[in-house]
Amino acid sequence: MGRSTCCEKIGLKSGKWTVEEDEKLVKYIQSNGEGSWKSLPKNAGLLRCGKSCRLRWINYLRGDLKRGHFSVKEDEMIVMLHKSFGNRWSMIASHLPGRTDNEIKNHWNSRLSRQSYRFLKNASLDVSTLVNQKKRRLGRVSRSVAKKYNQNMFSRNNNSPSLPKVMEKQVHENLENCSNVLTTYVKDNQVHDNVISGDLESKQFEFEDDEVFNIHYFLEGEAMDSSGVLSMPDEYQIEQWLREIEDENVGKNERNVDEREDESLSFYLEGEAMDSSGVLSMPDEYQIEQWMREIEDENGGKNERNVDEREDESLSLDSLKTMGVSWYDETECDIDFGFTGLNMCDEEDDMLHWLWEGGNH
DNA sequence: AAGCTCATCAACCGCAGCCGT
DNA sequence: GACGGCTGCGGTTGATGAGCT
Repeated sequence: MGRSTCCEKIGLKSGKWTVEEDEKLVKYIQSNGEGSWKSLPKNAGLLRCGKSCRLRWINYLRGDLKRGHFSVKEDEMIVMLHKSFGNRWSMIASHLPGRTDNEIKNHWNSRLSRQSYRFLKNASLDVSTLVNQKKRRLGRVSRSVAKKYNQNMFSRNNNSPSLPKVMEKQVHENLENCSNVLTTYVKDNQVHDNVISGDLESKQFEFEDDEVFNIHYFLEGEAMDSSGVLSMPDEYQIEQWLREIEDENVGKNERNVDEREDESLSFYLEGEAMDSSGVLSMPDEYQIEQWMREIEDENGGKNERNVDEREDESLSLDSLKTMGVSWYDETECDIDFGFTGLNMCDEEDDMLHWLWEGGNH
């Protein structure tokens, strides 16, 4: 690895483990047990830090590890658990005997997330067909390609420095508007699942599938990770939630209000968008400001940050654009971010077209 | 065959939470 | 309650090998 690690600085080894080191670690833990990681390396005669030893043991040397390919059943389980728990890998790993959080995380990032992404894209664009024409691999846009794309987008932004300011105003107005409407709405309705569903119905809020996804993106606020991978909205949980409401309607649901509220709303809102008093928190408003500042810096040629940082921020802005909630009837609900023409699919299509054109502008 | 791109995996880092003092 | 040490977690990175042009 290129940079010097904290271990190297204090004279400890880092990087790949040798067979000898593995043997020492296994031997020590077999006779002394796990734990006391801080003192373990010294006692075991290893020039490693405790953290490194712990990681090596848990992710590689432990005896009860399965290793090898994930079965279809395991994949299904991971997808399902990820929909419920999000990126809580240790939680997910605890449901999969013999698999580590690190292994599952890698597996998710390299394979499963892009399958989920393709599922989402199917609604509007057959990505596999488009990509197959030129690219040899399907799905996720790689880090390096995303990086190039974003560099390109930034250079385009340099040519139109007035755009961010226009967007800033629009974003703030619409975020504020939306926040007010949702907060009032949730308060007025005591955050009760069947009330919300009934009320949505009475106000003629009719969602099409992709609009449910868009709304979810808005509530989630984190539609894309730093490597440009779209996180999958909680379709399973939405279905679950709808089933619960059906139960309620036919009087079969015996559970108390708190329980139902917790399950349906916290899942639906992804657990993070609402605090304990039932007030919706606005996603990523800080991020918008930050991004606007950076764009300005960039335009003034003052930006010294590295490509990765800019990549993260611009991708995070892309997720913001996704928040352009496309309500079925804007006049009915008064929520319009002003980005109704821009959603995640548009952004991704844009990237794919850019690739298709050879990645140059 | 060479060079490039990408996927995968192991390992590292920073941070938050827990616990003892 | 404040503080410090330890542990565990999630995000990120670099090495490597496979596949493609």
